[in-house]
Amino acid sequence: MSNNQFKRGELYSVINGIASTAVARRLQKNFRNAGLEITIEQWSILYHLWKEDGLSQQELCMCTFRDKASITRLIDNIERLGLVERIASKDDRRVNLVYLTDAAKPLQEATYNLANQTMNEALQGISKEEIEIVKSVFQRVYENSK
Amino acid sequence: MSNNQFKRGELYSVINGIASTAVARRLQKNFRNAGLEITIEQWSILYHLWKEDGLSQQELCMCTFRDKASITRLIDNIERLGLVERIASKDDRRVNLVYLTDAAKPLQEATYNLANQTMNEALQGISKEEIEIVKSVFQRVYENSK
DNA sequence: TTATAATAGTTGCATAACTAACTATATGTC
DNA sequence: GACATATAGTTAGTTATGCAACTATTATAA
Repeated sequence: MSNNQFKRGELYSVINGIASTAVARRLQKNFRNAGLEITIEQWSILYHLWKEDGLSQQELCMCTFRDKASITRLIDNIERLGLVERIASKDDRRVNLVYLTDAAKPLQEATYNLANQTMNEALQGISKEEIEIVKSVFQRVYENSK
Repeated sequence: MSNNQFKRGELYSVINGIASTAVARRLQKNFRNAGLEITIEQWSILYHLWKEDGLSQQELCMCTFRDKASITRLIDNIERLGLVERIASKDDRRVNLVYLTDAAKPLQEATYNLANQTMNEALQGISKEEIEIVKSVFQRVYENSK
């Protein structure tokens, strides 16, 4: 990245996710500075498991908008860190359910706080109405493009 | 990716670039379907060279929001495709200037058309006022986070 | 019930991203 | 002019992404 200007005139930059990438990188940096040795992609998995533990890989595909190969390897890495484990479903032997381990617990509060703080910084000076419009526009852009 | 729902309530999804990613993937698919064998990342380099040929790698870093290692390898790949060439600057021997080759010319119109079409589809049903708000918000998010 | 299709997950291959360490050239200061 | 510093670009190592081909299991339909 670096010393750059976000060109106001260019919708290209917006759609291309320049701002999103900047926020993501900032969050990653904040994790690192706090001594949290996980990537934001790994965190996005943990985030959903903290909301509901024991999701299948397929369900994680859907709630993180990734394909199944990406989830396979993300889970591989998070499992290697000892933060989750795969447990085969009894109902359907094709399915792996992904469960948090005790080692993941201490991460929850710290990462939530950093994520909230990062988001608040990112949204400084932006009104609730503007945020609602952005959400609504991106909802439609997503529906138009998926 | 796949069969998913963009959750209206989650700013997380917006900031995380879910919609941007969907648009990017759609554009990549449209390139592929048209028989254009370049990635959208490679295209983002060509896009800036078509606007101004002979940019340095450093300048390409800035206008595509990537770091220099990423640019080195993107140019490696585009050069391997025969679409650009590096020419050492006479003024500063540290600098490589990147020039389009004749082989890149036929791609310009086709990719512009596909990009415009993809963008128009993505923005269907979204007003100019909304687009302006989104641009303005993302400008501020970027400034807050870079 | 048996053949076919669909689904969950894994693996191989290619591209791309970031960080950090490195080389080579320019600049700036004493 | 000499030494320290900054800049442009490359390379190595790790993570992540997408697509396509594959295995194993389950569901459907003849």
